[in-house]
Amino acid sequence: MEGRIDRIKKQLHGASYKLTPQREATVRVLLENEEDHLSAEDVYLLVKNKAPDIGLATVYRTLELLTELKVVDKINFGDGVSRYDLRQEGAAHFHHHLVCIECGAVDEIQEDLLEDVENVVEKRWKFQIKDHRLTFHGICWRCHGKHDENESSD
Amino acid sequence: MEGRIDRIKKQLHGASYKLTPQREATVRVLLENEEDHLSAEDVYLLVKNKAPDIGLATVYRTLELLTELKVVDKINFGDGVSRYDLRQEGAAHFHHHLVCIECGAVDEIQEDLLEDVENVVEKRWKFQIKDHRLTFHGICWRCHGKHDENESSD
DNA sequence: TAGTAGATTATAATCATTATCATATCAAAA
DNA sequence: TTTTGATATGATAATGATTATAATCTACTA
Repeated sequence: MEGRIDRIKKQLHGASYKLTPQREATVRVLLENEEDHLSAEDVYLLVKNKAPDIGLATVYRTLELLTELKVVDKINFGDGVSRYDLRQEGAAHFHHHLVCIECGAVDEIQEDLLEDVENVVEKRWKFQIKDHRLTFHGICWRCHGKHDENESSD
Repeated sequence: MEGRIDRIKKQLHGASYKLTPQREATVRVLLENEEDHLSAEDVYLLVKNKAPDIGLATVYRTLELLTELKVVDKINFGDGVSRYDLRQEGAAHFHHHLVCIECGAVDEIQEDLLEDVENVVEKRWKFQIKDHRLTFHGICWRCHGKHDENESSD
Protein backbone atom coordinates (compact mmCIF):
# COMPACT_ATOMS: atom_id res chain seq x y z
CA MET A 1 0.00 0.00 0.00
CA GLU A 2 2.82 2.40 0.81
CA GLY A 3 4.21 1.91 -2.65
CA ARG A 4 0.91 2.73 -4.14
CA ILE A 5 0.65 5.92 -2.11
CA ASP A 6 4.14 6.85 -3.17
CA ARG A 7 3.20 6.52 -6.80
CA ILE A 8 0.09 8.61 -6.33
CA LYS A 9 2.25 11.18 -4.58
CA LYS A 10 4.51 11.29 -7.61
CA GLN A 11 1.51 11.72 -9.89
CA LEU A 12 0.36 14.65 -7.82
CA HIS A 13 3.81 16.22 -7.85
CA GLY A 14 3.97 15.73 -11.57
CA ALA A 15 0.93 17.93 -11.86
CA SER A 16 2.21 20.44 -9.28
CA TYR A 17 0.01 19.31 -6.46
CA LYS A 18 1.03 18.23 -3.00
CA LEU A 19 0.05 15.17 -1.03
CA THR A 20 -1.26 16.98 2.01
CA PRO A 21 -2.25 15.05 5.13
CA GLN A 22 -5.92 15.42 4.21
CA ARG A 23 -5.30 14.14 0.71
CA GLU A 24 -3.25 11.27 2.01
CA ALA A 25 -5.96 10.31 4.48
CA THR A 26 -8.49 10.38 1.67
CA VAL A 27 -6.35 8.25 -0.59
CA ARG A 28 -5.81 5.75 2.23
CA VAL A 29 -9.54 5.41 2.71
CA LEU A 30 -9.95 4.72 -0.98
CA LEU A 31 -7.18 2.11 -0.92
CA GLU A 32 -8.58 0.43 2.17
CA ASN A 33 -12.02 0.21 0.59
CA GLU A 34 -10.99 -0.68 -2.89
CA GLU A 35 -13.79 -3.22 -3.20
CA ASP A 36 -16.51 -0.71 -2.47
CA HIS A 37 -18.00 2.07 -4.49
CA LEU A 38 -18.02 4.91 -2.03
CA SER A 39 -19.89 8.15 -2.38
CA ALA A 40 -18.27 11.42 -1.37
CA GLU A 41 -20.27 11.31 1.84
CA ASP A 42 -19.09 7.75 2.54
CA VAL A 43 -15.50 8.79 2.02
CA TYR A 44 -15.98 11.82 4.22
CA LEU A 45 -17.30 9.75 7.11
CA LEU A 46 -14.46 7.26 6.82
CA VAL A 47 -11.77 9.90 6.52
CA LYS A 48 -13.09 11.56 9.66
CA ASN A 49 -11.72 8.64 11.64
CA LYS A 50 -8.20 9.36 10.46
CA ALA A 51 -8.45 13.12 10.27
CA PRO A 52 -11.36 14.31 12.40
CA ASP A 53 -10.98 17.93 11.38
CA ILE A 54 -11.28 17.39 7.66
CA GLY A 55 -14.07 19.27 5.93
CA LEU A 56 -16.54 17.86 3.45
CA ALA A 57 -15.46 20.38 0.84
CA THR A 58 -11.88 19.15 1.05
CA VAL A 59 -13.02 15.60 0.42
CA TYR A 60 -14.98 16.74 -2.62
CA ARG A 61 -12.01 18.72 -3.86
CA THR A 62 -9.64 15.82 -3.34
CA LEU A 63 -11.92 13.38 -5.13
CA GLU A 64 -12.21 15.80 -8.02
CA LEU A 65 -8.45 16.12 -8.13
CA LEU A 66 -7.97 12.37 -8.12
CA THR A 67 -10.53 12.03 -10.87
CA GLU A 68 -8.65 14.58 -12.93
CA LEU A 69 -5.45 12.61 -12.47
CA LYS A 70 -7.29 9.41 -13.35
CA VAL A 71 -6.39 7.85 -10.03
CA VAL A 72 -10.07 7.26 -9.44
CA ASP A 73 -13.07 7.08 -11.72
CA LYS A 74 -16.23 8.93 -10.93
CA ILE A 75 -19.19 6.72 -11.62
CA ASN A 76 -22.90 6.97 -11.38
CA PHE A 77 -25.31 4.11 -10.94
CA GLY A 78 -28.47 6.15 -11.18
CA ASP A 79 -29.08 6.70 -7.50
CA GLY A 80 -28.59 10.38 -6.86
CA VAL A 81 -24.91 10.24 -5.92
CA SER A 82 -21.53 10.04 -7.61
CA ARG A 83 -19.30 7.21 -6.54
CA TYR A 84 -15.55 6.99 -6.70
CA ASP A 85 -13.73 3.91 -7.77
CA LEU A 86 -9.99 3.44 -7.61
CA ARG A 87 -8.57 2.67 -11.01
CA GLN A 88 -6.43 -0.45 -11.24
CA GLU A 89 -2.81 0.49 -11.62
CA GLY A 90 -1.75 0.12 -15.20
CA ALA A 91 -5.26 -0.52 -16.45
CA ALA A 92 -5.68 1.02 -19.86
CA HIS A 93 -9.40 1.13 -19.53
CA PHE A 94 -12.01 1.48 -16.92
CA HIS A 95 -13.42 -1.75 -15.57
CA HIS A 96 -17.04 -2.82 -15.84
CA HIS A 97 -19.77 -3.25 -13.27
CA LEU A 98 -22.51 -5.71 -12.50
CA VAL A 99 -25.35 -4.07 -10.61
CA CYS A 100 -27.83 -6.44 -9.02
CA ILE A 101 -31.38 -5.16 -9.25
CA GLU A 102 -32.44 -7.38 -6.37
CA CYS A 103 -29.91 -6.70 -3.65
CA GLY A 104 -28.10 -3.67 -5.01
CA ALA A 105 -24.68 -5.31 -4.89
CA VAL A 106 -22.09 -3.99 -7.30
CA ASP A 107 -19.46 -6.40 -8.56
CA GLU A 108 -16.55 -5.54 -10.79
CA ILE A 109 -15.25 -7.07 -13.96
CA GLN A 110 -11.58 -6.31 -14.46
CA GLU A 111 -11.30 -8.06 -17.81
CA ASP A 112 -11.60 -5.79 -20.80
CA LEU A 113 -13.96 -7.90 -22.97
CA LEU A 114 -14.67 -4.94 -25.22
CA GLU A 115 -11.71 -5.08 -27.59
CA ASP A 116 -13.69 -6.46 -30.51
CA VAL A 117 -16.60 -4.14 -29.94
CA GLU A 118 -14.29 -1.15 -29.76
CA ASN A 119 -12.63 -2.05 -33.01
CA VAL A 120 -16.00 -2.14 -34.70
CA VAL A 121 -17.07 1.15 -33.20
CA GLU A 122 -13.83 2.93 -34.06
CA LYS A 123 -14.05 1.83 -37.68
CA ARG A 124 -17.73 2.00 -38.36
CA TRP A 125 -18.52 5.20 -36.48
CA LYS A 126 -15.12 6.83 -36.98
CA PHE A 127 -14.99 7.47 -33.26
CA GLN A 128 -11.67 7.56 -31.47
CA ILE A 129 -12.36 5.86 -28.18
CA LYS A 130 -10.62 7.24 -25.10
CA ASP A 131 -12.61 5.51 -22.41
CA HIS A 132 -15.75 3.53 -21.83
CA ARG A 133 -18.38 2.81 -19.26
CA LEU A 134 -20.16 -0.51 -19.26
CA THR A 135 -22.66 -1.56 -16.64
CA PHE A 136 -24.89 -4.61 -16.66
CA HIS A 137 -28.10 -4.61 -14.69
CA GLY A 138 -29.51 -7.95 -13.67
CA ILE A 139 -29.56 -10.60 -11.01
CA CYS A 140 -26.36 -11.63 -9.31
CA TRP A 141 -25.37 -15.17 -8.38
CA ARG A 142 -26.16 -14.52 -4.73
CA CYS A 143 -29.78 -13.69 -5.50
CA HIS A 144 -30.45 -16.46 -8.00
CA GLY A 145 -31.47 -19.10 -5.48
CA LYS A 146 -33.05 -16.80 -2.95
CA HIS A 147 -36.52 -16.53 -4.42
CA ASP A 148 -37.95 -19.73 -2.96
CA GLU A 149 -36.15 -19.78 0.36
CA ASN A 150 -36.54 -16.20 1.39
CA GLU A 151 -39.16 -14.26 -0.50
CA SER A 152 -39.73 -11.38 1.90
CA SER A 153 -36.35 -10.40 3.19
CA ASP A 154 -36.77 -6.80 4.20
CA MET B 1 -46.40 8.98 -34.85
CA GLU B 2 -50.06 8.58 -33.95
CA GLY B 3 -49.65 4.83 -33.99
CA ARG B 4 -46.76 5.10 -31.66
CA ILE B 5 -48.76 7.23 -29.27
CA ASP B 6 -51.60 4.76 -29.46
CA ARG B 7 -49.31 1.96 -28.45
CA ILE B 8 -47.92 3.94 -25.55
CA LYS B 9 -51.49 4.67 -24.53
CA LYS B 10 -52.20 0.95 -24.46
CA GLN B 11 -49.11 0.35 -22.37
CA LEU B 12 -50.30 2.93 -19.88
CA HIS B 13 -53.77 1.41 -19.75
CA GLY B 14 -52.25 -2.00 -19.28
CA ALA B 15 -50.67 -0.71 -16.11
CA SER B 16 -53.83 1.16 -15.02
CA TYR B 17 -52.63 4.59 -15.97
CA LYS B 18 -54.31 7.12 -18.19
CA LEU B 19 -52.89 9.12 -21.07
CA THR B 20 -53.82 12.55 -19.77
CA PRO B 21 -53.34 15.62 -21.98
CA GLN B 22 -50.21 16.52 -20.04
CA ARG B 23 -48.80 13.05 -20.44
CA GLU B 24 -49.61 13.04 -24.12
CA ALA B 25 -47.95 16.39 -24.63
CA THR B 26 -44.86 15.09 -22.87
CA VAL B 27 -44.77 11.94 -24.98
CA ARG B 28 -45.14 14.02 -28.15
CA VAL B 29 -42.18 16.15 -27.19
CA LEU B 30 -40.12 13.02 -26.67
CA LEU B 31 -41.19 11.62 -30.04
CA GLU B 32 -40.46 14.88 -31.83
CA ASN B 33 -37.00 15.04 -30.30
CA GLU B 34 -36.07 11.43 -30.56
CA GLU B 35 -32.56 12.26 -31.69
CA ASP B 36 -31.80 14.33 -28.64
CA HIS B 37 -31.08 13.45 -25.07
CA LEU B 38 -33.28 15.83 -23.17
CA SER B 39 -33.12 16.59 -19.49
CA ALA B 40 -36.30 16.97 -17.47
CA GLU B 41 -35.87 20.71 -17.69
CA ASP B 42 -35.46 20.55 -21.48
CA VAL B 43 -38.62 18.51 -21.76
CA TYR B 44 -40.45 20.89 -19.48
CA LEU B 45 -39.56 23.91 -21.59
CA LEU B 46 -40.59 22.17 -24.80
CA VAL B 47 -43.84 20.85 -23.38
CA LYS B 48 -44.73 24.35 -22.25
CA ASN B 49 -45.26 25.27 -25.89
CA LYS B 50 -47.98 22.67 -26.25
CA ALA B 51 -49.42 22.89 -22.78
CA PRO B 52 -48.40 26.18 -21.18
CA ASP B 53 -49.97 25.36 -17.85
CA ILE B 54 -48.08 22.16 -17.22
CA GLY B 55 -45.99 22.05 -14.07
CA LEU B 56 -42.43 20.88 -13.75
CA ALA B 57 -43.44 18.26 -11.20
CA THR B 58 -45.83 16.69 -13.67
CA VAL B 59 -43.08 16.41 -16.23
CA TYR B 60 -40.88 14.69 -13.68
CA ARG B 61 -43.66 12.31 -12.71
CA THR B 62 -44.46 11.53 -16.32
CA LEU B 63 -40.85 10.85 -17.16
CA GLU B 64 -40.59 8.59 -14.15
CA LEU B 65 -43.73 6.78 -15.21
CA LEU B 66 -42.44 6.31 -18.75
CA THR B 67 -39.16 5.03 -17.35
CA GLU B 68 -41.04 2.51 -15.25
CA LEU B 69 -42.91 1.32 -18.33
CA LYS B 70 -39.64 1.17 -20.24
CA VAL B 71 -40.92 3.60 -22.85
CA VAL B 72 -37.92 5.78 -22.13
CA ASP B 73 -34.57 5.13 -20.54
CA LYS B 74 -33.15 7.40 -17.92
CA ILE B 75 -29.50 7.98 -18.60
CA ASN B 76 -26.73 9.94 -17.06
CA PHE B 77 -23.65 11.22 -18.78
CA GLY B 78 -21.97 12.60 -15.70
CA ASP B 79 -23.13 16.17 -15.94
CA GLY B 80 -25.47 16.76 -13.04
CA VAL B 81 -28.72 15.92 -14.82
CA SER B 82 -30.65 12.84 -15.83
CA ARG B 83 -31.58 12.57 -19.45
CA TYR B 84 -34.44 10.69 -21.02
CA ASP B 85 -34.08 8.69 -24.17
CA LEU B 86 -36.94 7.09 -26.04
CA ARG B 87 -36.43 3.37 -26.36
CA GLN B 88 -36.65 1.95 -29.88
CA GLU B 89 -39.87 0.04 -30.29
CA GLY B 90 -39.18 -3.65 -30.09
CA ALA B 91 -35.60 -3.18 -29.00
CA ALA B 92 -34.67 -5.92 -26.57
CA HIS B 93 -31.86 -3.90 -25.15
CA PHE B 94 -30.90 -0.37 -24.58
CA HIS B 95 -28.80 1.25 -27.26
CA HIS B 96 -25.32 2.60 -26.74
CA HIS B 97 -23.89 6.09 -26.78
CA LEU B 98 -20.85 7.86 -28.11
CA VAL B 99 -20.04 10.96 -26.12
CA CYS B 100 -17.56 13.33 -27.71
CA ILE B 101 -15.20 14.86 -25.16
CA GLU B 102 -14.41 17.73 -27.52
CA CYS B 103 -17.78 19.02 -28.61
CA GLY B 104 -20.12 17.22 -26.24
CA ALA B 105 -22.19 15.64 -29.01
CA VAL B 106 -23.97 12.42 -28.16
CA ASP B 107 -24.51 9.90 -30.95
CA GLU B 108 -26.39 6.66 -30.69
CA ILE B 109 -25.50 3.14 -31.68
CA GLN B 110 -28.61 1.08 -32.26
CA GLU B 111 -26.77 -2.16 -33.00
CA ASP B 112 -26.45 -4.51 -30.07
CA LEU B 113 -22.76 -5.51 -30.47
CA LEU B 114 -22.70 -6.95 -26.97
CA GLU B 115 -24.13 -10.40 -27.56
CA ASP B 116 -20.80 -12.19 -27.25
CA VAL B 117 -19.74 -10.16 -24.25
CA GLU B 118 -23.04 -10.84 -22.52
CA ASN B 119 -22.74 -14.55 -23.07
CA VAL B 120 -19.34 -14.52 -21.43
CA VAL B 121 -20.57 -12.44 -18.51
CA GLU B 122 -23.66 -14.56 -17.92
CA LYS B 123 -21.61 -17.74 -17.83
CA ARG B 124 -18.47 -16.64 -16.13
CA TRP B 125 -20.01 -14.38 -13.50
CA LYS B 126 -23.30 -16.25 -13.18
CA PHE B 127 -25.10 -12.98 -13.68
CA GLN B 128 -28.50 -12.91 -15.34
CA ILE B 129 -28.40 -9.79 -17.49
CA LYS B 130 -31.57 -7.76 -17.76
CA ASP B 131 -30.20 -4.62 -19.28
CA HIS B 132 -26.99 -2.82 -20.00
CA ARG B 133 -25.51 0.62 -20.31
CA LEU B 134 -22.56 1.18 -22.59
CA THR B 135 -21.05 4.57 -23.28
CA PHE B 136 -17.87 5.36 -25.12
CA HIS B 137 -16.03 8.58 -24.45
CA GLY B 138 -13.77 9.87 -27.15
CA ILE B 139 -13.51 12.06 -30.19
CA CYS B 140 -16.26 12.01 -32.79
CA TRP B 141 -15.78 12.09 -36.54
CA ARG B 142 -16.82 15.74 -36.66
CA CYS B 143 -14.00 16.77 -34.35
CA HIS B 144 -11.26 14.64 -35.88
CA GLY B 145 -10.18 17.09 -38.56
CA LYS B 146 -10.87 20.25 -36.61
CA HIS B 147 -7.63 20.46 -34.70
CA ASP B 148 -5.52 22.05 -37.45
CA GLU B 149 -8.16 24.24 -39.03
CA ASN B 150 -9.69 25.67 -35.93
CA GLU B 151 -7.65 25.27 -32.80
CA SER B 152 -9.15 27.96 -30.60
CA SER B 153 -12.87 27.74 -31.08
CA ASP B 154 -14.22 29.07 -27.83
C1' DT C 1 -75.86 15.35 -8.99
C1' DA C 2 -72.75 13.76 -5.42
C1' DG C 3 -68.92 10.74 -4.53
C1' DT C 4 -64.44 8.88 -5.39
C1' DA C 5 -59.92 7.93 -7.06
C1' DG C 6 -56.38 9.48 -9.48
C1' DA C 7 -53.88 13.69 -11.62
C1' DT C 8 -52.22 18.09 -11.53
C1' DT C 9 -50.38 22.50 -9.90
C1' DA C 10 -47.68 25.58 -7.20
C1' DT C 11 -44.60 25.62 -3.92
C1' DA C 12 -41.83 24.12 -0.16
C1' DA C 13 -38.41 20.87 1.23
C1' DT C 14 -34.49 17.98 0.49
C1' DC C 15 -30.14 16.58 -0.77
C1' DA C 16 -25.77 16.43 -3.34
C1' DT C 17 -22.50 19.38 -4.93
C1' DT C 18 -20.08 23.80 -5.63
C1' DA C 19 -18.69 28.55 -4.49
C1' DT C 20 -16.99 31.80 -1.21
C1' DC C 21 -13.90 33.67 1.92
C1' DA C 22 -11.22 33.99 5.92
C1' DT C 23 -7.61 31.33 7.86
C1' DA C 24 -3.75 28.03 7.81
C1' DT C 25 0.33 25.83 5.93
C1' DC C 26 4.71 25.66 4.04
C1' DA C 27 8.63 26.57 1.31
C1' DA C 28 11.64 30.07 -0.37
C1' DA C 29 13.55 34.69 0.06
C1' DA C 30 15.25 38.39 2.75
C1' DT D 1 14.10 34.28 12.13
C1' DT D 2 10.66 36.94 9.85
C1' DT D 3 8.31 37.94 5.60
C1' DT D 4 6.03 36.76 1.52
C1' DG D 5 3.28 34.37 -1.73
C1' DA D 6 1.05 30.57 -3.45
C1' DT D 7 -1.74 26.86 -2.45
C1' DA D 8 -4.83 24.24 0.60
C1' DT D 9 -8.30 23.95 4.03
C1' DG D 10 -12.66 24.43 6.81
C1' DA D 11 -17.06 26.39 7.79
C1' DT D 12 -20.79 27.76 5.71
C1' DA D 13 -23.72 29.77 2.22
C1' DA D 14 -25.48 29.15 -2.33
C1' DT D 15 -26.99 26.51 -6.13
C1' DG D 16 -29.54 23.41 -8.74
C1' DA D 17 -31.89 19.07 -9.60
C1' DT D 18 -35.31 16.35 -7.82
C1' DT D 19 -39.05 14.96 -4.62
C1' DA D 20 -42.76 15.71 -1.21
C1' DT D 21 -46.86 18.16 0.19
C1' DA D 22 -51.35 19.91 0.18
C1' DA D 23 -55.01 22.00 -2.11
C1' DT D 24 -57.53 21.80 -6.30
C1' DC D 25 -59.21 19.69 -10.46
C1' DT D 26 -61.10 16.02 -13.60
C1' DA D 27 -63.27 12.05 -15.18
C1' DC D 28 -66.05 8.47 -14.25
C1' DT D 29 -69.84 5.91 -11.61
C1' DA D 30 -73.70 5.25 -8.63
